Amino acid sequence: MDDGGPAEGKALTRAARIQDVARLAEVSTATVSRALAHPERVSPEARARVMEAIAQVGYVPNPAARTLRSQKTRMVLVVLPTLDNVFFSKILRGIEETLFEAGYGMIIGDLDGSPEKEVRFASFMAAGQVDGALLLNGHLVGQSRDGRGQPFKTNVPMVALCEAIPGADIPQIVVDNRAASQRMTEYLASLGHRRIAYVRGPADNVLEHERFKGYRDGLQAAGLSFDETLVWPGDYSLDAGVAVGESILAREVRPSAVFSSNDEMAIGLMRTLISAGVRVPEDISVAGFDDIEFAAVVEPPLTTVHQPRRELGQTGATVLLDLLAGRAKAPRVRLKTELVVRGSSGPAHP
Amino acid sequence: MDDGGPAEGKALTRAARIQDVARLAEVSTATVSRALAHPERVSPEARARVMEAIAQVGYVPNPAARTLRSQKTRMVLVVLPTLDNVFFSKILRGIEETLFEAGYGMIIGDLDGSPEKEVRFASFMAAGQVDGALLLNGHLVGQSRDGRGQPFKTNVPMVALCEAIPGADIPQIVVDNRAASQRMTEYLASLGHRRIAYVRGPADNVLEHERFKGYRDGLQAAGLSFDETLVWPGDYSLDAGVAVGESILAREVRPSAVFSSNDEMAIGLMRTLISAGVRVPEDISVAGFDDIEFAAVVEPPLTTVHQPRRELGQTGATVLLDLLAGRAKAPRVRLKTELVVRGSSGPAHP
DNA sequence: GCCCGCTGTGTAATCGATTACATAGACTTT
DNA sequence: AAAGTCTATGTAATCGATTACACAGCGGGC
Repeated sequence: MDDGGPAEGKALTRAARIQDVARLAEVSTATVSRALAHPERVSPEARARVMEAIAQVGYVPNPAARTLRSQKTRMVLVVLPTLDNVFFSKILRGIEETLFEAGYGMIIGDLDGSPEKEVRFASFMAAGQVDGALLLNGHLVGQSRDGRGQPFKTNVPMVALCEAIPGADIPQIVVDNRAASQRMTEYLASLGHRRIAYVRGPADNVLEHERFKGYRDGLQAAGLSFDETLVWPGDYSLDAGVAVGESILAREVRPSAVFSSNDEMAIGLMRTLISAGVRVPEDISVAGFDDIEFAAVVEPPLTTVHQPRRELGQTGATVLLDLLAGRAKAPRVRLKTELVVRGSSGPAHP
Repeated sequence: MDDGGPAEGKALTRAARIQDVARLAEVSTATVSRALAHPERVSPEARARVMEAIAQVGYVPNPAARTLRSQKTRMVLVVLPTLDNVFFSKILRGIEETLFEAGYGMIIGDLDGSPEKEVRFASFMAAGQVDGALLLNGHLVGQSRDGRGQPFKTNVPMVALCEAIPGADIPQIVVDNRAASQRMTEYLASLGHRRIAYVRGPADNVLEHERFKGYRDGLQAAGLSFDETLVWPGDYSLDAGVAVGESILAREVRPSAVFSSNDEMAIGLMRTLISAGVRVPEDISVAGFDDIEFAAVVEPPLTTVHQPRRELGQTGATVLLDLLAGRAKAPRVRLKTELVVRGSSGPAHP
C-alpha cells in the first residue's frame, strides 16, 4: 500500500524528515510545520493526520535546520571558573532546573584557568551557538582579543551571577559579599578577637575582591588596624587551606581567629590546626564563607556565611530567559546572605 | 573603494557570513570554506587573502549551517543522576577536559529523578542534537517509551561510565565496585568486627547493586552471616547519613562497624554519632566509598575506597571520541580502585 | 449575482556552509 | 605539438525546517 514506511525493519534508517511526514499525511511540509508550531491554524483533520504520521515515522524536528532558519538555538552557555568546586554545583542545579522548564538546554564552559578556553567560549557566542550566557566567573567572556586587538563583538544576552562585573553593562545577580564579609569580621571582633587573619581567594576573582574589602571594612568598623602579615593567599581549594594551616602553625605569634574567604579552605585549615593539637575554637576560631553542605558536618561545625545558591541559579536563569523573551527585567537583583554561627567560633582567650 | 565593510560602526550588525568573506577576498565561497578546512588545497596567496578578510570582518562559521550540512554537531551529551553530588564533579571535569581538547562541547543532562527529563534527553539524541552521549546514570536513556510503546530509536554512539548497564551493548568504563566493596567488608571483618552494618544507595542504582553484592560477598568470605537488620536504606545524600546515624543511636544493640555505600552518607552519619558522644573508631568504625575530597579532612579522616574519578571521565570521553572518529576501541575498560585506610576505622572492642 | 473577507493550504525562497563536479590553465611526456 | 596530468578555483546542489506570499473555496452582505 504505502511506499516509504521502513519503520520497524532496519535499525539504521536515517531519521525521518518533515518531507516524510508530509507525504504520509498527504499534506505539504508547511502544514506539518504549522501543525507543530501553530496547531490552531490547521484544520483538526489535517492536524490529526499529521500527528498520526509523526508518531508513525518517529519524526523529531532537526534542531540544526530549525536553528539555521530561526536563529534560535534554545541553548544557554554557562561559564564557570571550575567544575571542581562544590560551591557551583547547587547553583548549576538551580540554573538547569529553570532552563529545562523553559525548554532550554545547558552547555557547560569550564574555564579552568585557561585563556584558550575562554576564547573558544567567546566564539561560541559569536557564532550564535547559544542564545544567551550565564557568567559565574566574575569577568566578561568575549572581551578577549581576537588577535587584531578588537574584543569579540557579540550580541548574545548575558547575565552575570555571583558578583558584579566591573564596567559591564549587563544584568547582574549579586549577593552582598562585601557586607557579609564585613559582618563576619565584626562578629569575630565582637567575640574579643584582635588578631583576625584572612585567607584570600584567587587574585583575579571579583568575589574575592569584595570579600577582602568587607574584611577590611569590618576591621575598621571594629576599630582594629589592618595587618598585612595576617593575610594569607589562597585559591579556594581544600589544599590551599591545608597549606595556610601549616603556615599558621609555623608562626610564633598566631592569630586568634581566621576568616577564610570560602568554606573549603576553612575546612582544610581547620583540619590541619586540629591535627596539630590546636583546639578550635578555644585556641583559634575559624570561619568560612558559602555554607556548603559539608560546613555543617565537619567537627566542629563551621561558622560561615550562607548564600542562597540554588535560588541564585534560578534567579539568574529566569532573568536571562526574560531577556531572551524580550521581557525587560530588573537589571540588578540582590539576594540576601545570612551569618551562620556554629561551633568553630568562640570567645577569644587572651 | 569597497562597499560593505561596516566593521567598526554599529554594534548591531548581523554576523558576517562566508559570502561576505568571499566577496572581500575576491574568491568564491568554496575557496573560503576550503581555506579553513583544507588549507593545503588552496594557493598561499588566496589563503592569505581569505585569512585577512576573515580577520577583517570577524567571521566565525555558523555552527547550525555547518551541522545541517555535515550532520556533525561536535557536541556530547552527558547524562547524570544529579549535579548535586561532589562525586560527579571530578568526573565531569575529566570529561570536559578531554572533550574540549578534541574540539567538542558538553551539554549537561541532569536527570534529577524526573522521567520527563529523560524523555527530552532521549529526543536530544534522536534529533541529532549531539554526536554522542556519556551515561553516568547507570541505565540507558532512550529506552524510555515514546508514548506508542516503542523505545526511541537512536543511532547515537553512547558510552556508559561508572557502572555496567545490564543488557546494554555499548562500551562501558567500570570500576570494580563489587570487588572493592567486598574488600572493604573483609577489611572491617579482619579488624574483629562481627556486626558490620551497611548503608544502601538508591534502590534503582546499578552501582548500589554491585556494592551491596560486594558487601554480602565480603560477609560470606569472612564467615559472617548476613543480617537484614544491619542494612539501612539511603540515597547518597549527607542528610540520609544523618538519618541513619540517628537510627543507629536509637538501637539497643548497635553495629560495631558501619560501611556506607558512599562517602557523603558516611560523613553525615559519623558526625551524628560523634555529636551523640559515640567515639569513632573506638566505639564504632565507619567506612565510606568514593574517596571524595572531604573524606580526608573530616575528623576522624574517613576510611574509604578510592576511585580514579578524573581518569574515569577522561577515559570515558576518550572512548567515545574514538567511537565518533570511527576508531574502534576496547568495548570495556576496567579501572582500579584502592582501599584507603584512615582514622575512622579501627579494631573492634567487644 | 457580485464582491469581499476569511480560512486552510500549498509553493518556493530562505537560513549559511560544504562539497561533488566541472573547468581553466600550467606543466609533462612522448 | 598533441595528449595527458595536476592544481586551483568556481558553480550550484544540498542539508531540513520555517514562513512570506499566493490562492482556492466558501459563506455572508448588499
